[in-house]
Amino acid sequence: MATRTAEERRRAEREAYDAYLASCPARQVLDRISDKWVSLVLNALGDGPLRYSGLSRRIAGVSQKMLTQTLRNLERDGLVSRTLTPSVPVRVDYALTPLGESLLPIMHAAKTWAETHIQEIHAAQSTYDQNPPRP
Amino acid sequence: MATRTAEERRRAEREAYDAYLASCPARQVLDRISDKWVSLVLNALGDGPLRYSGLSRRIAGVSQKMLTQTLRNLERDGLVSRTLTPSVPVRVDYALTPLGESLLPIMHAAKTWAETHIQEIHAAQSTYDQNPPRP
DNA sequence: CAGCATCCACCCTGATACTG
DNA sequence: CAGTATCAGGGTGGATGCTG
Repeated sequence: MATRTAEERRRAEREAYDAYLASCPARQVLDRISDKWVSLVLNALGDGPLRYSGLSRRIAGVSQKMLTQTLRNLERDGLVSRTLTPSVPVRVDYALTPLGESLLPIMHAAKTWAETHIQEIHAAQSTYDQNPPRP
Repeated sequence: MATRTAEERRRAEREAYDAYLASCPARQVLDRISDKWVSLVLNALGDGPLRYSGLSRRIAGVSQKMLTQTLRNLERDGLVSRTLTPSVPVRVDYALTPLGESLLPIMHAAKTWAETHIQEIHAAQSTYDQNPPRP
């Protein structure tokens, strides 16, 4: 039995960690806002409500599938509201909820840090690349 | 020729957007810190320098491949320093650079927001799931 | 101790076609 | 207009085996 101990302990560690990670609020939120389209949609809606087609135009590079998927998730998370107007043709408006708006400052802080320090990062990368630690 | 216009305009839009996204500092930084292991490594090093084995133990669930890869990227970005002591056996210490430390407040802000609002998100999810908009 | 190289399974993404 | 359904490809991460 002892032969499996090491292997199983590893598994146990992994599982425990996975559980820890899965339940970590910071991770959950980071995973969400780091999504390529999520950040773009939140930013777009930060300027005010938009219709589906409006978002599609505003973000341009997004496929319908991804836009819809992103909006569904954001709606599910309570960050975005979806308002359907049963006219002909139908009209759907998306807007940030208060919860969604409360996330904007974080995104903005990240943006600010990025703009402040991105040059240092690029410089570090250049140095690193020109002086490869492993020849 | 006109038949290809729409399709090509789409491509152009996508490419332009890809370029925009790729050059967007906020995106670059978000992509990095949102990495599963990056955030854990930065957090671990936030308490002080650690050796490779120390990190491995501290983070537990990480594979060597991912830990090494993560550390290389962080080193390349100038967020983490790598100090090799040529003893027998070799010893390698990792620590946050000033640049790396300047990132901690952002992570902390995200963490704080997460802890403050995660319940609202969970609540919204429950509501959404129990009342499926699309039957 | 601190890695590197390889292979593989999975998920995410995007393209495409169709609908109320 | 605002989606849904389906399928194929690529990138990501993990397990494994080997080195200075």
